Amino acid sequence: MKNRLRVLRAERAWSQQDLAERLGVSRQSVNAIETGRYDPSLPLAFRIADVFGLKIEDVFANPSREDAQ
Amino acid sequence: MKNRLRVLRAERAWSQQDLAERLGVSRQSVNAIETGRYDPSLPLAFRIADVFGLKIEDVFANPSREDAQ
DNA sequence: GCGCGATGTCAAGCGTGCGTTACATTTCGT
DNA sequence: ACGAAATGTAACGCACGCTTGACATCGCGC
Repeated sequence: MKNRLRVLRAERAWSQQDLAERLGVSRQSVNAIETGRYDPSLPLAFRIADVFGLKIEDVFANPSREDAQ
Repeated sequence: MKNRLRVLRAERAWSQQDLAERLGVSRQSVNAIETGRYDPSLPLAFRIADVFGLKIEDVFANPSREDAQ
C-alpha cells in the first residue's frame, strides 16, 4: 500500500528515528512501512495519522482505488 | 478497538456472511472484528470503509482518543 | 417438534506486523 | 581523513490477522 510518510516526514524535518519515537515503534518499523515492505496495523495507522494531524486516508492510499484520484 | 460494524451492517440488513462476501474475507473474520477479538489489517479496514461508503475514522474509533467525542 | 439461517467460538495452520540485534552504506560537519 | 548521524536491510522470535473446518446455540417459519 502506497503512503506519503517520506514526504510528510521530510516536511517536518524528522528522522525515521524521530518519527519512530513519536509513534512508539522501532526505527526499523518506520523504515519498513515507508519503503512499502509491509503495511502498518490499524492502531498504528491511527497513531501515524495523529502525529501528522491528518486522516488515515490522507496518509495512506486506499489499495482498492490506487489508480483513482 | 471499538467499531460500528454491527450497527452499519444492521442498517443495511446484511448478515455477517453477506458482509464477508462483499469484503472478500471469511464469516469468522467479520465476526471476530465485530466482537472486538482483533482489529482488521489496514487494507481490510479500507475495504470495510468502502463497502459502507464511509471513511475509516467513521467506522473505527481512534484508540488514542477513545474517550473523546 | 423440526429444520434452517444467523451468530458465536474453538483449533490448527500460514503469512505478516513488529521487536531486537547487527551490519553496510551514504552523507555531513569538523 | 575521520566520526557520527541517517538510512537500508537481514535474521530470528513472537504475536496477531485470516483461513478452513467444525460444533453449539438461538430464533424463526412451517
